[in-house]
Amino acid sequence: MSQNQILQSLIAENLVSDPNGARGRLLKEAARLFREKGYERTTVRDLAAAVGIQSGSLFHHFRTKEEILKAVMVETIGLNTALMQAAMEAADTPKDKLRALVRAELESINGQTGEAMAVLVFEWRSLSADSQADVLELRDIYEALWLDVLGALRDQGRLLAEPFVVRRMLTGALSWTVTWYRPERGGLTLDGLTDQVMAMLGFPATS
Amino acid sequence: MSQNQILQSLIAENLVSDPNGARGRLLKEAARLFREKGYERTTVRDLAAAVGIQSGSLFHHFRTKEEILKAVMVETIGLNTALMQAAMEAADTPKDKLRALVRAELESINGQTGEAMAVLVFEWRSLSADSQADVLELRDIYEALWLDVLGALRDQGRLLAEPFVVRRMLTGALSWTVTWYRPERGGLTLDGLTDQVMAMLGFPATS
DNA sequence: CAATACCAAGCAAGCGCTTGGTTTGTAAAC
DNA sequence: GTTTACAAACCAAGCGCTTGCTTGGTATTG
Repeated sequence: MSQNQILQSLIAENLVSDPNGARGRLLKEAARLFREKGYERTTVRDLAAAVGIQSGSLFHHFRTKEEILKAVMVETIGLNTALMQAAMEAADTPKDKLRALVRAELESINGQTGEAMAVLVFEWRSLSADSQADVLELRDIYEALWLDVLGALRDQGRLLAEPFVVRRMLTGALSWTVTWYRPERGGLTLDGLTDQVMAMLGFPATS
Repeated sequence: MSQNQILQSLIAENLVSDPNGARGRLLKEAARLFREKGYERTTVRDLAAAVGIQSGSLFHHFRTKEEILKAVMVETIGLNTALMQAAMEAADTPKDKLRALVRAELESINGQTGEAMAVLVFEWRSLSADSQADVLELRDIYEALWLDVLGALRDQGRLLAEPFVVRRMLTGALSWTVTWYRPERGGLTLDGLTDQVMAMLGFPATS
């Protein structure tokens, strides 16, 4: 399944809003603004202006501003869990699976859903405690994917550190790329960056 | 020189405010609040209450709220650059120097200056563009420390990835520990965590 | 002819910051 | 050793503005 096919099926299941619909367009703009200025600095007037409506009209679609932030996060996690699963199924060995996961996460962070991923990382504290708990539950699902693969590599003796520590280090390292990695201005492609991450972990590039 | 001696000499040079003085106490509380609630969610009334003065009185010490954030960052970078330099000078081989840097950064992030370090990472966007440029200049000084050491390891053939990529990955990975690493509740000590990071990079624990 | 989507207007609360005046610490002058 | 001088530190009050959100009404759509 291609990335677009996955997206389509999630839309069909109503797990992700259609980006052409009113709700989907708003969430996309919200992700952009939240990333650019941060949640707190983004006003409901900013959000409304971005989709061309009055600020009060927002509250027809969402009850509170926080609900918008939460929706961005929930949909992003849903989409990415599906993408990770698909990426992993296409690979055979644990090493290849790890590479697939790293590449998929880098793609999520630096690709089309990048804005939403950055929001997920940097605006976490702006969620209420209740919402944090809800979102955390969803995150655990795809963290398990990583731990399985890293555990297998550890059993093979090809990973010297603890899987759960490595996963957390990778979470930080890969998320952080959003602050510096700029594929458009020359140098490192996404595959090149993936190779660098693998090399850092002691897995030389295959090509 | 011990960590405390370094701090004392920086205070003497007026590069860091005395934490017993009014300004130093405010900056310490500011770091705590900024980390806990984020810069935007922290009001000048919160800051004032934390040190037991009226909100208006803050502006006798700082011209704007942003100046407080900037001061936290500038002083933190200054202190940490000194700590890193000291840690590195005590080590001989590139590998030992890398370990010293990793350990020192983990200590900064998770120790006494941890709150300020977290602010440095997560509240970056809340600085004005001008202030960002000022702070960035200071950061470059200690980034150079890392690149030197990583470059030496690369030359030795003990590092497969590019130094500048590894440094950026480590920045993310080590910063991220602030969100999950809790030394107090059992398990991993700071040295243990340092070992894990080194192991992840392909350097088995020495002990 | 509902239901959905929106607008225009504005409210109450909270924000960063200013103001004019008072207290406190310090050190020289008597 | 009390008095005088003065700046630094602080308070009490509140200004002007922005914030998230509400309200009552009007288009639009199936």
